[in-house]
Amino acid sequence: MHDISDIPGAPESFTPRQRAVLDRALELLLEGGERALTTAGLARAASCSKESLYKWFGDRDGLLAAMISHQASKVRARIDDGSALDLSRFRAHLVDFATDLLQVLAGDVSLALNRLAIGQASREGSRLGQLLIERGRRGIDRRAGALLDAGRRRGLIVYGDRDAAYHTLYGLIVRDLHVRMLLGEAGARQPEKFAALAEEAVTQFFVLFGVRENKKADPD
Amino acid sequence: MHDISDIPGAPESFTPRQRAVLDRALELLLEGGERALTTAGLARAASCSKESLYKWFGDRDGLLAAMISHQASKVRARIDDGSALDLSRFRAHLVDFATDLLQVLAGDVSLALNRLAIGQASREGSRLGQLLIERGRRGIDRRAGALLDAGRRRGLIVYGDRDAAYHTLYGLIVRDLHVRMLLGEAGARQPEKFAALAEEAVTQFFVLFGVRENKKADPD
DNA sequence: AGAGAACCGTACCGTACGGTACGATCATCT
DNA sequence: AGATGATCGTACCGTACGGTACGGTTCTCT
Repeated sequence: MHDISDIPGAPESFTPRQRAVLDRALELLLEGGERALTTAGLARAASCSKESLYKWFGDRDGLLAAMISHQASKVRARIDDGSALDLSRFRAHLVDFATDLLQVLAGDVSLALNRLAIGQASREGSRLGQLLIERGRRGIDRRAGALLDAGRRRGLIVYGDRDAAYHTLYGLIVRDLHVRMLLGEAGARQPEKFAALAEEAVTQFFVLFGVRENKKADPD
Repeated sequence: MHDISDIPGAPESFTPRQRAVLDRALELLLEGGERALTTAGLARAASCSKESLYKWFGDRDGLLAAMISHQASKVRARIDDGSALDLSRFRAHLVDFATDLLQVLAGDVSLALNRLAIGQASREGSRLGQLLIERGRRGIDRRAGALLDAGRRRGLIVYGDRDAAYHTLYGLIVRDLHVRMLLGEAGARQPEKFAALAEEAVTQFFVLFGVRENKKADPD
């Protein structure tokens, strides 16, 4: 398995000046997509020289990777290590997680960076996708994993493979919304419906993995 | 609701020569991504003139739209309107659908076109995403819808909202695999695992929507 | 056979991008 | 104060793309 340290450009931290430039780069990306993010345009918008950009980030790909690392470093995925965990609290935590997940995926920055990485994925040797998964998703995955483990320890849910259970939960929550949002379908981006979607997904998740009346494996 | 006829460039059918050119364009897209699909490159690869390309498709965006329409016209989504439908047959049909869905989404052409449309989605006024959904997904959606309706009529499953049930099935099948494949994660593209994934998804779907021992809504 | 349309190959144009070079400016260190 | 290094603004270069124009060729229709 790859670790974060495997990815070039990931470990170094950026100076405040560089972070400001990266923030401006994100704004340009949000405004006009990848085509709007040119070195000359960024230099002008961020009031820095192109020479500095190439000195700091190497080349354009390095800049894109730095943008992903920078954005990921801003999002702190808290771990709900709920101590006193009863069923209703556990369920509420799951619904919170589901709502947060949908809101994150629907966020402007997330969509822009995912579009960027996906657009680059066709080029051979582009590690932006890998980088995005490592730096962006790992935190969310860990939070969910810790949550599921806690629920299982309390006997509130039961599963054999934690990752499989998590992926099922993810599918129940996100469905095909992420891809539709990435494709720009307006109907898929309706944050006011996320709460209801989260509720339903968690309800279904409990039907599949919850411990209630019939906890034994169904024969036949 | 938009219909296919709403989309400019969709209704016209292409001449054999144009179809051959579009096929060549798809090959170029598969080989090197969007950057490799230039008008000059396509003209050279397809042995046609750039002037003809602009005459046939208007501009580059028209060419991309034509590629999507052309590819969609090649994929014929059959409808499993199974007549004698018992539970095991219905389940087999669902597993077939799930396997087909995963294989389609993992296909080279599908991934390339989705990456193309997603990469263009940031630009304002790009209808490629809409076009891809209309022309590519509608067929699959209809096939699944007909299948679910048939199962419900036979009393094999029960649901209130067919679209909701379908989206749940979709989420159970695809999970986050589609986005991971779009991002280029090698681990997500393992067709040898699709059969098992399809089986598990359908099993879970029946737990949620199947009619067995307790078919009444769970109180509390 | 002859006219007309469609099409091919090539050349051309303007633009815009990635990347580099250089002088000027500013901050810091001794 | 003087030197050193980082950075800015600008200019520059080579390339490559989207789109257009044009002469020559092939096909079709009458």
